[in-house]
Amino acid sequence: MKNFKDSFADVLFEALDGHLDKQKISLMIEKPKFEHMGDLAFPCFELAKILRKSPQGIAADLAGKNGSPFFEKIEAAGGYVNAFLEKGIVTASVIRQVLTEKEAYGDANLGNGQAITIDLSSPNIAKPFSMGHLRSTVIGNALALISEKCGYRAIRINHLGDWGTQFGKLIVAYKLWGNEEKVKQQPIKELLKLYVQFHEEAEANPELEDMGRQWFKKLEDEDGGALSLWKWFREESLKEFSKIYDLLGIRFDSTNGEAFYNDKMDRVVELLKEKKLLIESDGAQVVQLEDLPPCLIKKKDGTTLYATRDLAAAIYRHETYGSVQSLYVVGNEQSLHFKQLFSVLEKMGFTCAGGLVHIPFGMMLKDGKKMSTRKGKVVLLEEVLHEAISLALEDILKKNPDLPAKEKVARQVGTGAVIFHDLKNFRMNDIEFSLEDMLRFEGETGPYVQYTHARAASLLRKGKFAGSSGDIQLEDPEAWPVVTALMAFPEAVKRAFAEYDPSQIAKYVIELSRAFNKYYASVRFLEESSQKQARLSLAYSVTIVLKEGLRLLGIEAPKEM
RNA sequence: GUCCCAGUAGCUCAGUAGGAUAGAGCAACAGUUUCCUAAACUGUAGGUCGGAGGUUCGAAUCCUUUCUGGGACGCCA
Repeated sequence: MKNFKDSFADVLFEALDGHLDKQKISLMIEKPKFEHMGDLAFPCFELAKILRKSPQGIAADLAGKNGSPFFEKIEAAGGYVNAFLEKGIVTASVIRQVLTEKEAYGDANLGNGQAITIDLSSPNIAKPFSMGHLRSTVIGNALALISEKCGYRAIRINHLGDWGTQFGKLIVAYKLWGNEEKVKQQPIKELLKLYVQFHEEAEANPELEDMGRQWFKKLEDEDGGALSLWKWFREESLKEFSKIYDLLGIRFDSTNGEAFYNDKMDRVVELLKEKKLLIESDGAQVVQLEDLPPCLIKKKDGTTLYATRDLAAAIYRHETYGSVQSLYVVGNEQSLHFKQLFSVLEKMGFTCAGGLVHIPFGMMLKDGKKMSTRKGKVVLLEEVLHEAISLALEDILKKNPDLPAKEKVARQVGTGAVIFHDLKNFRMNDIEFSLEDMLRFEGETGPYVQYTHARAASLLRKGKFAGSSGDIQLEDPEAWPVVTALMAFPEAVKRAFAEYDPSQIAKYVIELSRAFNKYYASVRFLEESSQKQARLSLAYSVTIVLKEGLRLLGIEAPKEM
């Protein structure tokens, strides 16, 4: 759409005789609300003041000045100038471009190969992988893929929650009530049970909390017994997590969790002292901040906190990867923490502080409330995924029993539904957990887009589409919305990156699917006609862009389903 | 108490560098398959854009205020 928009801006610029610069004109051009109003529109209300003429009059004047071959007509309507693209030329040009560039269509070289680190997923070990972590995982993965599409080198970091007082508490619970055999059989389940029990008992016996803190102190001091238990918990947890990452098709460049920074925090503390930022407050070490509550660096027992480890991690990442941006895909409820963290880094004179971005997202709620691990109120992601996959398999057996590789496709469709459900809406919205919604395969869903892709792919197979050769002359009026949708892809990619918003891509693929399905219902692709090859070229373009769009969301596009 | 986020159709949400008649999906109702995958398509019905002020030629979109829901606020992460 971009180059045609520029052409329209050129036409208007000429006609306006320097009253507005081209950039401003380009910014003002919008997409009309209805198809009968054309493809591009320019509102003249603002000009009315400058030119001291009625908007209607200005529009009428401008409409007469069409000198571009890309426009069929340019007409005045109310205070608007509406431009209609020359459908034949534009259609051929768009299809040609998609078929030439293939999956590179929509690439934007904004990053020049520079690195962006992305902190995503980051589940806590010894706890189940909950629906809440799903959000960070799929949003972060999509942002990584979108960054790469925009020319950056994405570094996916799974900043495991494997350190902190909670593990002292867990060790206490294990020593008091744990059973080695049981933990070996069902590690996460047993450890969670112990963790929940700890918090229940601690309500009556607050001294348990102190014991927990003491054991964490031992961990930080690398006490052998504490450390070996911790290692065991960590290993078992990672095994569980990797099942989920395999299902989702996600890989990380680093799984260095918080513990990794245990020996890198002294340096940070020294640096803070050097800069005279560290002060004592009620026995703890803190950094005072303007307009924000102080940031706690060390507790009175000398152990570190989340913030301390994040400071060390931010510096380490910048030094190790030379990243120009550092994204933290972490829930909205931690906004204050990141404001404090970035503020402390800035005070330290950390050079990359400007490139640090917290990417918050809304919570997964249960009965309108936050899910709490401490109370054992969690929904397990693995169970949801398996549910989705078996439901997809059921559908396949019903609708396409001859399909080869049923299990594989069921996995693609089931996980596609779950991922898409998470990504299709603006990230900041809280989501009330609903298995029913998550497992829906109709309407604005992942499977709907996958289905559209499979349908188009099937046409290419059955129509023996051999690739496009010669001129593309597509005359079906119903094809036009598909063509304009194809044109809009590069803009959707850029916007998704600029706003760190994968839902832009999700909305885009829905839009393209809808346009194609309407076209599909109105035309017989496989009927022999002069239009057949042109129609199949369009179907091919649609498969390319849908597949690429889904890929950016971390969703696969099977050829059949 | 302070701060952050969100309030748009019965439900879930688009639309928010102000622009033409506020759009989808689900649910409801009525249709479409001798024919390319009906996981689709077509139609009907459904709205004081939480409320009140203000800025503007023009506000769901910007400003102020208020209500509702969620969350965060020193030794958890």
